[in-house]
Amino acid sequence: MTTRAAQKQRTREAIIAAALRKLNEDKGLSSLSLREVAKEAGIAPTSFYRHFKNLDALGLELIETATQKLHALLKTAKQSHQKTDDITQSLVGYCLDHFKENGDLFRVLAREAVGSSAELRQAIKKELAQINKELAHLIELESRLKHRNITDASMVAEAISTIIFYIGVSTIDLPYAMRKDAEQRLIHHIKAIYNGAEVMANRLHLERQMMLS
Amino acid sequence: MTTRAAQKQRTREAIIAAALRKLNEDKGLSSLSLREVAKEAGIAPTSFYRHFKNLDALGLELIETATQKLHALLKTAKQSHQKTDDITQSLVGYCLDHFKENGDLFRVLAREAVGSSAELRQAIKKELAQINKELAHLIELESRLKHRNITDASMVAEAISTIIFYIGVSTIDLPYAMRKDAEQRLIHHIKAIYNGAEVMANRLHLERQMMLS
DNA sequence: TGTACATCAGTGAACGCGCGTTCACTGATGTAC
DNA sequence: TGTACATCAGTGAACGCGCGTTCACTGATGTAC
Repeated sequence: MTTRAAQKQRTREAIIAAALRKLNEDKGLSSLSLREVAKEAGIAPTSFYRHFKNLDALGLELIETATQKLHALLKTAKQSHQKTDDITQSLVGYCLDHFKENGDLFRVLAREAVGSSAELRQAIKKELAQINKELAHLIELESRLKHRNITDASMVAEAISTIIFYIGVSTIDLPYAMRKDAEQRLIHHIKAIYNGAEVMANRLHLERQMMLS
Repeated sequence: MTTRAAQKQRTREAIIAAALRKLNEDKGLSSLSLREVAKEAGIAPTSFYRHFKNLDALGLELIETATQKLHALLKTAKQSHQKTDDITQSLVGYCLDHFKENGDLFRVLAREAVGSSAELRQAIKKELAQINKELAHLIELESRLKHRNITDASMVAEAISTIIFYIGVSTIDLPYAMRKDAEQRLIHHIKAIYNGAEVMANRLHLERQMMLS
């Protein structure tokens, strides 16, 4: 037996899956058509309206799903952050695998982050700022744990997340060997950013001491 | 007297300007229509074909113009790289001003870098790789000049250009105060990356020495 | 359990609209003599 | 300089097509008694 609600949910998911498929085979959200999505989902164009007000609403839902995945990713990273020596390496590897696995979703996210809808751009910017805050917190914890002094965790977080996000997304469709190569480069970048922030913090500390003496 | 060639050139430029205007008021390249551009340029839709094979061709031309601006920017940076103590600060400021000034162009570039056309994405990736190479060369020169040892100039270049590009483009529509704030953060990021690469290089050097002894 | 009614996801026809592209054309500019 | 012809940027009509959205509908599922 299928309840009406369950069937509705199934159709809704079919629409979302159809949209993701279409978005990744060639189109951006702004050039996707309602009829295209409906056809791909196997429903009549008019049925779309039983589930979403319009395509923008679907777009917002996709973005929300994508950012929820990012939050989940960070949460997992936070939980496992003491288990390994090299947190950077495991985090980057984990991120890239996650990007690859949810490639359709993250490609949409990256695309619409600079895309044509101001509303979506705004929404994504806000979500990414939140992610940044969480990452900053994680970095702060980590730096205390390792007794390493850095200038400003939120700055380090901004630099790291920008680099992971854009380089990471660009690796989604690369063959395995090239992805692994990009992974190594990302690890280097992140360590450089972190080390750099540490050097600058110590230098600042030194300057303060000199001024005091 | 206006020659036929001159008039043609003028119309061509009107089309490009019209497309840029349209692209920045709301749309992405993939959702822009030939008729829209023609109307904005003040010509008949059919006249468009006298200048471009199709909209994709126009898109490629826009991308080329944008990347040429980037090359010019780097060239200027290279020429002036000895004149000032703090090259990072002047480079970042210069970049952001340039982004702002050619905002329409760079927004298109950033948008299409992750956009829906695989052909455009490919073209942009290739151009940005070239920019990276030039930047790496500049960084190499600079590091020798300052007698600073870094791990790998091309790595540093990748990290720096990624951060400048994406954060920079996102500042285009911000009010002055926030742009200046982003500028300071960018400068910090870049210095961190550079310092980090230096630390890592020295550490590597140290390890090698220890192995030799 | 059976009956009568309500709900509502999904539908197909129809609408007016903007799209890309073709075509034969116009008339100003360019060229050969 | 004048004439006859060639070139070609720009045009308006026309085409078939896919678009978003409306509407009244159907019929299975849900609910009240």
